Amino acid sequence: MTARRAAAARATINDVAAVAGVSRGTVSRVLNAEAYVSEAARSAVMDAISKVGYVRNSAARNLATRQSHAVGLVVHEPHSLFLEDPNIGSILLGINSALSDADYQLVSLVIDSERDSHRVAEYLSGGFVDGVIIVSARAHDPIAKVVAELGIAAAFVGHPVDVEGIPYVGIDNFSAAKAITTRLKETGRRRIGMIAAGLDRDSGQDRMAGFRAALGDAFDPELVVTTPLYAHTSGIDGMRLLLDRAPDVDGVFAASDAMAAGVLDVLREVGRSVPGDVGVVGFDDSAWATRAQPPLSTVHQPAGQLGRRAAESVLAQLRGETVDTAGTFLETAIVWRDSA
Amino acid sequence: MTARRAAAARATINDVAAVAGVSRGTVSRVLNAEAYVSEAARSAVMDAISKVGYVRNSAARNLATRQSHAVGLVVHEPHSLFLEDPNIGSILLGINSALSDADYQLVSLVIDSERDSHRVAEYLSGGFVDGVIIVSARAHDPIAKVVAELGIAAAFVGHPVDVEGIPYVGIDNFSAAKAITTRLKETGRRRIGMIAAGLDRDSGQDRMAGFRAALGDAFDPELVVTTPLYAHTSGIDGMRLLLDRAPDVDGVFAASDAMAAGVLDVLREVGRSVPGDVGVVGFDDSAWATRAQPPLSTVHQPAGQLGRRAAESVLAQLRGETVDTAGTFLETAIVWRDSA
DNA sequence: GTTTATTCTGGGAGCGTTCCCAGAAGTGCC
DNA sequence: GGCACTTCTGGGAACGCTCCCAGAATAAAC
Repeated sequence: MTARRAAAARATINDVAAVAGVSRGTVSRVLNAEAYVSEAARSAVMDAISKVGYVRNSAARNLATRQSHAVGLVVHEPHSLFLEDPNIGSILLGINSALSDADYQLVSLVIDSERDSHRVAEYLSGGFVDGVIIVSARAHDPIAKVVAELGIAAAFVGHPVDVEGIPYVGIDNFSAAKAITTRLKETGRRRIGMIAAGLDRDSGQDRMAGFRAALGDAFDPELVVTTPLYAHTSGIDGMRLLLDRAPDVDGVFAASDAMAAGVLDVLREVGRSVPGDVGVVGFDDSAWATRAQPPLSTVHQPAGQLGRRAAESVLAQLRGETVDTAGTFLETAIVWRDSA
Repeated sequence: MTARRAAAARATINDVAAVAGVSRGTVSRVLNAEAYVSEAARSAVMDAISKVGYVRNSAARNLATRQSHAVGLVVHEPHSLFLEDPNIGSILLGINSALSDADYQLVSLVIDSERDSHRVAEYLSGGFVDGVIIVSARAHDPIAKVVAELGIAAAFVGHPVDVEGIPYVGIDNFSAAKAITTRLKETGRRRIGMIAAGLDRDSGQDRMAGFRAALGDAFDPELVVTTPLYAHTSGIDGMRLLLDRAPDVDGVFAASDAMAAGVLDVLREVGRSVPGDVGVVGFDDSAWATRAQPPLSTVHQPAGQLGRRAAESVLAQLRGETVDTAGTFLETAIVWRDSA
C-alpha cells in the first residue's frame, strides 16, 4: 500500500466563483458569512460549492488571516495528570465540541518535560495555535507561567494553584461536599467522619468546609482524618485511624473515590457491612466508584461541560472579549449508588 | 483580559536571509536539510535563525507543499471505545511522540455520529490531515470504510474486525495468554480453568488457544467457561458456573481484568482465599488490575508502543513506502502482583 | 431629475513558504 | 586554456485564501 494524495485536484475558491458566475471576493464573503452579499449571489455560490465539492483550504486561510484557527490542549508529560485523570476523555470531548462549533481545530500539544520552558514558549508563540487549554496543571507548572507571560489566550480546567490572571473552570467543591454529606446524614447516620486530603489546595479545603457546613452542630473535629494525598492507600490508612478514634462511626465521607475504595476495604476487613453498618460516600464519580463493591455513592463532575466552558473562554478571548479571570464553578450532581 | 497577538511581528524566512546575507532559497534549503548548501551558508543561516528568533510558519509551508503535516486521531463518538479504553492516554502519548519526531502534528478529529459518513469522507479528504489513526474501531465502523475507499494513509490501533487493506498494530494474544497461563501453572496449580470471552474475534480465540497450548495434556475442555462479553458481570457468572462444574479448581485465567475482578468477588463470596486456595490471573493490566483486592497478576499491554507503531506506519505510507497491510503484533509483558 | 447614502461586486495585493529554473562558482581532466 | 561536470545560489512564480479599495448598482431623500 502506498500513499496517495486524497484528491487529485481539489476545487478552489476560483472554481466556485467561475461556476457561480461571481468573483472570488464574493465567494469569500459568502464563506465567511459577511454582510453585503445579495441573496442571488449567495445562493448561486452555495449551489456552486456543492456542485464542485468545494472544501476550504485551511492552510491558505490560516496564512492569509495570520491565525491558525486551532486551539492547543497542552499535555505536559510526564508531570501532568493527563494519564491519571479519569475524566480526561470527557473533558477532551467537551473541548472539541465547543471548538468545532466555532470552526476551530483541537491540536494536541504534548510537551516533553526534558526540554526547557524556553522551548515551550517558542512552541506557543510559534503560531501553531491561537489559544491554549491546560488540563489539571500542577503547582509551579512552567507552561502556566509562560502562558501568563506571553498573554496568550488560555484557560485552565481544574484549579491552578499558583497562577493569576488566567481564567479557569472548576467545580463548586464546597456545595458538592455539603450536598453529599447532607444526603448521607439523611440516611440516618449519627456519627459521620471524613477522610480529607489535599488541604494545601482550595479544592481540598472547600470539600472539608462543605462537610463541616453540612453537619453544623454535629460536627466533631475528632472525626476528621487528614491525609496528604487523594490515594487509595491514604483511604486505607485514614479509615484505620478513624476507626481507632471513633469505633462507633456509622458514616464516612471520603474526599475522593479512590480513598472511599480504601475505606471500603478496611470496613470489609474488620467485618462491618456497607451500607448496613456504615454508609460511605466518595467524590469524583471516577472509575473507582463503579468498580467498588458495593458501587459508591459519590459526586459526579460535569467533565464534558468543564472542557466546553474552558474552550468557550478561550474562544471569547480570541474574539477580543474581556473574560473574567476568576474561576467559573460548575454545578455537580450526586450519584446515589449502593454504598450509602 | 483581552486577546493579544502572541508576537507583534514574527520573523520570516526573508528576515533570516537578510541577516545571514543569503537568499530566501538558501534559507529554505537549510531549513529542509536539502543537499547542495555550502557549510558557510548553512552556519550563517543557523546563526541568523537563532538571532532573529525565527519559527517556521506552518500555514505557509502547508500551503506551498499542499500537505498539512498533520495526522488525525479519529475519535468516532459516541460509538468508539475512546472513553472506555483504559490505555487510551498512553496510546495517545505514543502516537504523539512518533509524530513529533517526524515534525508532524497530532490533531484530534472527533466525529459526531449524528452526521453521515459522507461528511466524514469530506472531512478526511478536506486536506486537514495527511493521514489518520483509528483507535479501537468497532465492527462496521463507517470511518474505516471511508478510509479504505479513499486510500488515505491510515493505521489502526487494535483489531479491525471487518476491514481489509489497512495496517494495524495489536498484541500477540496467543503468546501472552500462553505465557501467563504457564506462569500460573508454575505456581503449582493442578486444576486451572479459564473464563473466555469474545470468541467471535480472533483476539478472543487467540487467548483461548494460548491457554490451551500452555496446559498441553492437562487441558480439560470442561474447565473452560465461555461468555460473550469481557465484562465484570460475565466474570461473576462465569466463575459461578466454573465452580459448579469443578469445585476443585485451584487456578483461573480470566480473559480480561474486569472478568478477573468478578472472579475475585465470587471467590470471596464462597470463602476461598486468593491466592491461597485459588490463583487468579487476568489480561489487560487495566485499572481493574490495580484496584482489585488482591491486585491482579495480569498481562500488560505496551500501550505507548501500540500508538507509536501505528503512527510510524502512517508516516511510512506518507513517505511513499510500501507497508505491510497485515497486522503487527507487539510483545506483551506479564505483571505479577498478588492474585496468583 | 439630481444628489446622497447604502448595498453590492470585482479584482489587485499580500500572507510566508516551497519549487524550480537559470546561471554563477568551483573542480577535474584533456 | 578550454570543456564538461558538479556544487551552490538567487529569485520568479505559485500555493489558495482574505483584505481592502474603488467603483457600479440600487435605494432614499430632496
